[in-house]
Amino acid sequence: MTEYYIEHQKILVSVDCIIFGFEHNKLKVLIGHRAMNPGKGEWSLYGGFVRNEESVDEAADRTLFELTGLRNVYMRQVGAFGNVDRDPGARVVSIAYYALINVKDYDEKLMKEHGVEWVNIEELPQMFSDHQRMIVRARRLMQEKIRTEPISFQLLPSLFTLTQLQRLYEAVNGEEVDKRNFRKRIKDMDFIEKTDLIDKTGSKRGAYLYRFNKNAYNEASNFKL
Amino acid sequence: MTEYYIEHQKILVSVDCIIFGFEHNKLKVLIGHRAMNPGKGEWSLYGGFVRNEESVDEAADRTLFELTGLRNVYMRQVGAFGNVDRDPGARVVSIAYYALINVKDYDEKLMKEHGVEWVNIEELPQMFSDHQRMIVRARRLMQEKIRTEPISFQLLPSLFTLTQLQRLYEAVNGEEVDKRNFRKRIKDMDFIEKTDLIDKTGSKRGAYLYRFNKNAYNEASNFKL
DNA sequence: CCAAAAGTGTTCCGTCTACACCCATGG
DNA sequence: CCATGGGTGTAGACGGAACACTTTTGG
Repeated sequence: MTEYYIEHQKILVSVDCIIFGFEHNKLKVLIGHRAMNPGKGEWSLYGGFVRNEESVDEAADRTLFELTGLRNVYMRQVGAFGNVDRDPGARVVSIAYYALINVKDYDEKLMKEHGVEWVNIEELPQMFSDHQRMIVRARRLMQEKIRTEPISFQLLPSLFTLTQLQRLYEAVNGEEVDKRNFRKRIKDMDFIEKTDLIDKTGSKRGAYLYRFNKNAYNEASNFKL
Repeated sequence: MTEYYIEHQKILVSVDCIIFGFEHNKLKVLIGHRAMNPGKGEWSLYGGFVRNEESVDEAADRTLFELTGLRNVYMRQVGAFGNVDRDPGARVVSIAYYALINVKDYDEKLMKEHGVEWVNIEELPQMFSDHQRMIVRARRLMQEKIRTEPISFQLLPSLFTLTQLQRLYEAVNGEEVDKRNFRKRIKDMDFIEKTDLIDKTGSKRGAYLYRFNKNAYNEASNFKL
């Protein structure tokens, strides 16, 4: 009884990855130049086509892995982009995903091989097709998420200072926050643990390093920043 | 240079509609029985395939129109569902959308022709494939949206009582709210206008009818419920 | 010794929550 | 006349926002 399906039109389905990173107190996106026509050379997200034997989520994981060599990355779907002429070369429906990585997990060699760069999210260039819209929507979703779920730690090294964490929130939300209020909120969350290690790279005095304890978080879940 | 695309696999892309309605103080979803194998007879969302000459959003509009005869309905994308075996008959990636309609805009005749029914969202039956997950996610998104945007009015007649509006919020969020606090918040929103009409169907005393003034809302946008 | 980042509490104000009684009317 | 839903205000609790000074140390 699969005849029913036969008459319908099949369409190319792709995934596009909005890869967020945090560096020099700025939120960044990893973008490159489109390798193929149409639109060759234009700024573009990294993407790939969905294959028959993989789910869409798996295609996104695979695509991210191709680019970065990283697995088990935090990824969430942004949504489907399906305008008829969004890709001038063919009818392509694309499912966008955003990913959060620690920039230091991604080595520069791979970056250069693929010709991608970290670009400040406040200074996005013109981009191919609807890729800029994808980024804007991804950022909005990420902003909402980061207030109520501990995803910020995906963008930081496993040990981080409170100032780093604060700068990250400021970069994501685009506005400064009060240091004392911020740290007060941190204190209420037992799963953000102070270590006795000290980071001296950011200041002369040095700052305590903290770590996110995932196990302690599970079912403590009183996250709010 | 379209050769690049040729080697990739095309996939059936469908849309599925989660149609919300509000009736007898309950939030409902419009679902029917699947017409085709595999899964014939199972409870199912109403859906359709995306055609080459239409965008995915347009396919959703068209599908909703086929079922209800309604145009310009409030619809938002839920997301793409893309597991390999989500449809046993063929590889199908489906984009889910939720829609909000006033149940009275949908006449029973059409409903019976298509064999669909309003089902209480708290009492969903087992459903075909991942349709239940789609509904759960749609509801969650709708709950978030209804707190900060005036979409509730899409589910009500253009004239409504404050009790109706309150019951709607209670049904959507699954918890009761305080009448006086609720009405206080309404008073702060000038774009919810009291008329001098009275509805006597819900009580002996009668209740004032209100209306949402869309023009007054634009850029007043202090919505919070 | 000084520039630069780290670290630390309190007060105020606005918002949210809890709560109970009278009104109007149809049957 | 009474059962049913409609309509109204206040006080106390809570959470968020504003705000300034001391500490440490590398250069």
